[in-house]
Amino acid sequence: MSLEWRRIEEKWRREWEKDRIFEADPDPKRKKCFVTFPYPYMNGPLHLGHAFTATRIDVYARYKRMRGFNTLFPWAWHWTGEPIVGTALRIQSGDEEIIKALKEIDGVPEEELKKFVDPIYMAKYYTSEGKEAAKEIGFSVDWRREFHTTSLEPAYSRFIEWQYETLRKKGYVVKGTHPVVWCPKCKSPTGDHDRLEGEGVSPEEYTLLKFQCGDAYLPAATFRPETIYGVTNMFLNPDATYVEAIVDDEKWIISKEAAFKLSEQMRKVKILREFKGSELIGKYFVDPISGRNLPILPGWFVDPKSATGVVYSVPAHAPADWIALKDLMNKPEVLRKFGIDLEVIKGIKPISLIKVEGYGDYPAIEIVEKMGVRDQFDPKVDEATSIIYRKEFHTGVLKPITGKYAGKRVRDVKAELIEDFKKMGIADLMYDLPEKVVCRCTTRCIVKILSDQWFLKYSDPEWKKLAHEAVDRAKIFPETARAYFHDKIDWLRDWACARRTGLGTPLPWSPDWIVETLSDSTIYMAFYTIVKHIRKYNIKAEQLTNEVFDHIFLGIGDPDALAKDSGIDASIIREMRDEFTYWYPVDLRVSAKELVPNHLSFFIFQHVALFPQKYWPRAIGVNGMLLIEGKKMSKSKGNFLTLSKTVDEFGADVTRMTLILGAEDMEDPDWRAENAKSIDSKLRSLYRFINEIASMQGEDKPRSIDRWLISVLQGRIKAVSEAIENLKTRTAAEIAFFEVWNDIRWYLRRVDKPNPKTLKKVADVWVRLLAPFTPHVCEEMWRLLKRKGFISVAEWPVYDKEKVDVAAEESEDIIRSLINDTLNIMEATKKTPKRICYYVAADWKWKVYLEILRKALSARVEIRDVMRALMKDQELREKAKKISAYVGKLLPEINVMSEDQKRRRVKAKRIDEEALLNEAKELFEKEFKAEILIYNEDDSKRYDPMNRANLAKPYRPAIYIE
RNA sequence: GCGGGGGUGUCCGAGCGGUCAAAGGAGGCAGGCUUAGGACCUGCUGGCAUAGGCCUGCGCGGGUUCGAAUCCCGCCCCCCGCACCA
Repeated sequence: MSLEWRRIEEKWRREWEKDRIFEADPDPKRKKCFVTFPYPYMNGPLHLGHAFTATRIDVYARYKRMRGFNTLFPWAWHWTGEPIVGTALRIQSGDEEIIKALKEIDGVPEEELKKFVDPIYMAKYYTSEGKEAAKEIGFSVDWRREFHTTSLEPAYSRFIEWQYETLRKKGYVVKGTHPVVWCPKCKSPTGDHDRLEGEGVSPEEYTLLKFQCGDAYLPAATFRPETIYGVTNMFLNPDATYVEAIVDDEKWIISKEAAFKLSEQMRKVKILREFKGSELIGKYFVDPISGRNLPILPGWFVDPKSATGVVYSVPAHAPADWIALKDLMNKPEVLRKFGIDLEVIKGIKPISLIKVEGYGDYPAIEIVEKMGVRDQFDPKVDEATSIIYRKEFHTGVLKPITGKYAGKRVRDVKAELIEDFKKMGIADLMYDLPEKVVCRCTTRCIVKILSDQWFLKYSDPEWKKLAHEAVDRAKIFPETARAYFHDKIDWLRDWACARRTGLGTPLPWSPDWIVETLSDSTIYMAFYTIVKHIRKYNIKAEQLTNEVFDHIFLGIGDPDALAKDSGIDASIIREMRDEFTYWYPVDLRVSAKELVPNHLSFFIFQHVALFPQKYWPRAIGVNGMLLIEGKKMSKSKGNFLTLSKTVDEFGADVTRMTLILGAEDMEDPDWRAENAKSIDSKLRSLYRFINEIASMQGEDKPRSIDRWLISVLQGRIKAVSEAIENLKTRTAAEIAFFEVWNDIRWYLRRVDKPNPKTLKKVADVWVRLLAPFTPHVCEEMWRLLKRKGFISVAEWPVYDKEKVDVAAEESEDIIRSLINDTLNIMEATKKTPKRICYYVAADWKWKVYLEILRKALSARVEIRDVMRALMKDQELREKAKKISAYVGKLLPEINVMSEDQKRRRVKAKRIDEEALLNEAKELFEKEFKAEILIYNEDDSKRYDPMNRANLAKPYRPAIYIE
């Protein structure tokens, strides 16, 4: 099917390569444009998702190149991280599932697959396949700057070392601790992909409120420490195992599970004894706020696996607490078993502390009754809890009983309150998982605090401020993504930037750590500017000292001195510095929206940390995620499309155009084979059509319709250019491909014989407008049009104001709406006309019309004012009566017109409709297969049996059908 | 839950106060070309209407306005991200 495409595409790819038109070197005389694509991770082939993003970048690059920018689009490969190693291990262990996937989906041949037990081999394989695919789809890449990451590319590794040492010097890399979801059996963090249960669950920080009980504390866990003002009792699970333990320096009573968890959270835990919860039931504890003695009661809903297994009770605001109390009241025999007097329970009065709209003093009681919660084991308890919690958190206001917090909203005061409680020594904290998480190995996970971790200190407010500033200064495509960036910058916490396993660059000051994969891919665009020299001059990694990098990227130090130390020629160091300063900053970086919270934000953070403002990113584009036939692309769903297979099937241009027309902004494009087929046939007919135009001979005098076509083409040029500038690639392609074509269609429908010269002019522009999208076939058509050189570097069509002919455009609108109106009448009357008469408006109507339009431009017009002005004209004065009737009808019409429309019509001035319609007479005859008569409404000799002529208005000739 | 993006005609999508029955594409219909066509070209494609009009309509319910797909309020639904992972 795509045989013909392949021939064309291969030919032009070879030509481009031969002439090196995409290799870009600094040229101080030209404006530069530096675009980048986030290097893809090489644990598999490039797929259509990569292609979508990269095609958008390539379109932009090709456009800028045609606009005369010295444009650099480099490419590299990401090898850093664990999955490549992980996959290699799985292959080694004979994992059928992955072997099948690699064979069938990635298309890896058997004999290659065997070698994949070596992760490096695998990365190399996919890299070389990927490069082939990127070339096949026609990305305009300067391949001299290609590289891959990790210590296997020593110069790159050196670059990462420089980056991290510099960041550390600036205080942006710090040592710290970090809570992770942890499998106690595997003794490693349990990421989402390693879980049987609990996807998406992450550590939550609980506040522990410490209640004195004898010589020990009962640390009750809560998300709502403010409710301590309403505490009435404690709940322990009588059947669960608790321990008395020395935690750090205090004696705590907690569940046995909690003791283990705390021991993993950097606490010294020494268990003194174990006992059943029932032992403490009926005993009393002290509320540290009010000093009251309160009872410990049995609560079977208390889960010893959740946090500390100790729960304090706030029946006014916690449905679970209220219902548990109620359960006890209803079961005196249970109380008796624990030796608790029923009067103790009856004596417990809920204490209200939060005022919340829509509820009385005791929201928990209200909701329990409203929802008909049966008892503490009713699943509805959770729902009730969540409703009350949300409501009180967002809208609740604290009551006077809370002292200094009274009158404030819960949400606004929570953090302050926790701080205060910690200072008072009544609060502590622990991490736990809000839901059950189970590791692949079937072990239940806990939260562990890792120590000695290295972090990028993204929490640093000063750093965040710079990052926000960078976002404010950059163009963000689409604009709506700007808020997204700001939000994510605020939200980012410290990022653990080193790992123990996988491929990558060792942390220079602690080489048993490897720089984490997202953290080593933040400023590598700078490396593109010098990798060329490293290759060309065979510079060794060890020659690239920190001082050399400091000079190249930051301008620090003297090249001559550096040359002596590093052994790199001073001239080469200068060359590298020049190349960096020429290309930097990055003019555009684009990725899918999933990378905004991590990669793209890191990209911004690292740039503002390391580089001066003039080297901060200029523009960032964000796009949606590719769907295949309406579904998310995934290997397991069997709808995974690799780039090379798709290009094989449909050809590069078809693939590019289909992708680009799929979506823009943050919408998710949907790849459908049907669409690709349709684009395929359209591109073929485009080619035929251009061929036809190219072979046309002769030249006719330009008519209004020729001026029209050239004029609307100017609008198309402008629209396409603006769209690409704003990365509205779909809009741009849609206009360049379909709208221009439709314009030409109208032209052809409109004329009996097209003017070859007009069509050739249009084709010449049209092909260039399409070149960024479908470059191969456009090169081919460029030749058909007898043009020399590559269209890829031809001059982008210039919007020419001189060629815009508003009158011609408005004239065409008259013709079109006249045809529509005529058809409408034919439809309504079910008449097939033998004769159609058109009557164009009289001179005086035009005078009045334009006068009112002009007035309406500046203000809303009133009949009185208009009439007064019009009556100054002697000629009009004679028709005063007719005019006032006409104006009365006209005014509402004009007041409803858009400013733009009014301006256009004023600019178009008086249109000679009689001449216009006469010129279009053949068209009308052809369309309606009827005799066409055209008159001025004033024409006394007109044929007008129904007396319709007086209905004529400017822009709207009257119609009579026989 | 938090944050971001969305809900438009048969479908995909543009529009974001008047030019809107609503761009463009797909699908459907009709005609042309052709031995034939799922290939290509052209036109039509909400309903009603014997004169260029009217009615319904842009997730649901209210509101602002001379006028709302477009602005405001409330609600429902869908997609994406939420950290040691590329």
